[in-house]
Amino acid sequence: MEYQKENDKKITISDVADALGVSKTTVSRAISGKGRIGTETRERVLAYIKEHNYKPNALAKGLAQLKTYNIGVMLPEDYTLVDLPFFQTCLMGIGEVAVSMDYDILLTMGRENENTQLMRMVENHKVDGIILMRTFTKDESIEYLQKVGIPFVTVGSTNYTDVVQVDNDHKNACRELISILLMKKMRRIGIVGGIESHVVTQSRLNGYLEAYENAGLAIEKDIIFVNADREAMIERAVEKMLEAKVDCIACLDDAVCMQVLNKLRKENVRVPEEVKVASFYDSSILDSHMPSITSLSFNVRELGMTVCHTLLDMIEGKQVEQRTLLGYEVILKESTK
Amino acid sequence: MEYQKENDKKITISDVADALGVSKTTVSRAISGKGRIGTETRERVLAYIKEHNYKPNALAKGLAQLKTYNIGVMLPEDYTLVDLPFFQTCLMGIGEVAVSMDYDILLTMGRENENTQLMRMVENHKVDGIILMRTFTKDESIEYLQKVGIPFVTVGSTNYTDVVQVDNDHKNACRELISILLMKKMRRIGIVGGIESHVVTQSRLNGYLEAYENAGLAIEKDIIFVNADREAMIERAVEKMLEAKVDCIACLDDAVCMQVLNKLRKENVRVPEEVKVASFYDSSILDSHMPSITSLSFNVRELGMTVCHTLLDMIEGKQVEQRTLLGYEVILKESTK
DNA sequence: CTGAAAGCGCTTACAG
DNA sequence: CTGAAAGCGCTTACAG
Repeated sequence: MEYQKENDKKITISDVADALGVSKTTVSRAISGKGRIGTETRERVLAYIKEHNYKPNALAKGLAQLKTYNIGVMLPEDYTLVDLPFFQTCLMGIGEVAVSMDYDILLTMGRENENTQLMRMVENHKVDGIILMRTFTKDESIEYLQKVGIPFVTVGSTNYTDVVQVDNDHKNACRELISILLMKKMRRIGIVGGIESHVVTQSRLNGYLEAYENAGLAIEKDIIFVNADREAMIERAVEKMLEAKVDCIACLDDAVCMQVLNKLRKENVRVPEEVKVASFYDSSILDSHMPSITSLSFNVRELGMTVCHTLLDMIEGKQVEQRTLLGYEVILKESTK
Repeated sequence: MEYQKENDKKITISDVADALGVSKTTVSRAISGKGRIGTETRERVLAYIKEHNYKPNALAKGLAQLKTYNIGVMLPEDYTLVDLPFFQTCLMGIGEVAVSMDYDILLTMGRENENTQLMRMVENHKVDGIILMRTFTKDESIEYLQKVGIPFVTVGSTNYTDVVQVDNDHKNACRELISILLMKKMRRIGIVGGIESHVVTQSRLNGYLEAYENAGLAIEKDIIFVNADREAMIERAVEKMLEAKVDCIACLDDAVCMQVLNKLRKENVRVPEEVKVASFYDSSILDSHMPSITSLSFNVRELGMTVCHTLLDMIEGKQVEQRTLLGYEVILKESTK
């Protein structure tokens, strides 16, 4: 099959100017709203372009202003099923505000510290700024972007200095959840999951520690199992916590939580009668679980929107907060009753 | 925090030309490989731009050629957890070939038949072509794109005429799987799942029917349960199939299969001892199931790559197949032993 | 309030 | 084989 291009020659700013007997300058000003222009003239132009459905060529506009009106989004390629919905939802938030400001999203993918595509996008001048959907303790994307000096924002926290970042307030969320559990007379709350080198794990642990400190209770190190990410390790951790007779098992994320719940079922330990369970993150994979699981809830779409707003502000030279922390909700359900 | 732009003035084609004492034309020709140019001259230019890391401004290049070097990808916004990995993997395939041809992906999202974003992207001249990741029986995106006459390709089949499409060969895949099961002496194979109005459902059913026809066996309509997409409906279907004592339950996709397996477990029906199970689609959600599930396997990354190749060929005015069907694998596992 | 002209960084007939 | 010049479709000082 041969592709046939339709023959409606694209209408340009010159066409509009000619048709109206004004200059291109005037048309341009009517559209952009910049520069002085008579009200009547502007309205004539606006009416005409609306009627004839004229749309400026973004490329030409970009070239004249040395801007692309694109923002690059760097998406992880080595995803796991669990955090895919997070990225998708966040992306929707980003897209929503991008479009509202007449920007588009240029998508690029890459594995951990593999940023050839990112470099290509930047070097070809295809974007005005970048959003990193994920960061690492040692992060070559961040280092590269800092070096070339292009505006960028990270989703999630990072320890690199001078990086603009937007994150959920994991520390305070965890502190509050644990505090509530402590108030409900649970005294011995075990912790399992998370990679120690992830910034978010540190935040969550800090929240846990603070809650104990505020309550004037001592920490028991032997019921804290960080770096348990494989199934076997999680099962071992659960066994030890059961031996130690913890009141509650708090899971660093919901993938871990799922495995904890499976293990408990295997062992015929009833939730919440024999042990309570809570998760520091909620997602659809826990949605339909019986009993329902107490967890922290974050507005991921809002996170995406905030990230994008921040980036666009930077691109337009406005001042932005170096670090923005978003809210959270503690959702109490059956599993801690 | 105030953003500081680094002061390394971008190097342009004029800078290169001046530095080498040649014309911009020559530099352009050295890079593009178009037009006559002396070997020695070309190599001098190439060496210089490599050393100074010069990269042409894609915007300017695009404007001069009236091209954007972007392709638009329309991603569903109303996703389900199950098909998210499909889109992600397909996107990776698309991205891989796009980058290799120096194109970028402009991402746009939309719900069923909501294509304001798509229109915006096209009207702003931000893309050279479009990939639709999903199609509908009545598809306004397709109708719009046909009207404006921009090159586009759909992932999956459609009944619209003159639409370039790439799909997995669902019909023959299903035919082969069912034929194999029939050869294994299963005679009564029940069917459950799928939305009748989806093109893919029709293809799968046709494969099933053909297999029976080839085997010279009669179809039993009362063990075919299409349009069972809610949990309750699937459970009812399973109950009826068990009553009818089918040899095997074939699931139209793996989300349905998951629910069928749950139901069977609830009813204490053992797989494969009491009833066999197979799925017409594989994905990670079935991966860890015990027993392992017989299913059809498709190379989704290859699908994405093919789609993108096809679109780029169209953009460059080459002839392309109107319909491309990709291969499949039948993966026999425990559940049909 | 409006316009002529230069410019953004490339490509590409055309001429030599 | 190489280059001067026009052009892609916009924006924006500058002048009036």
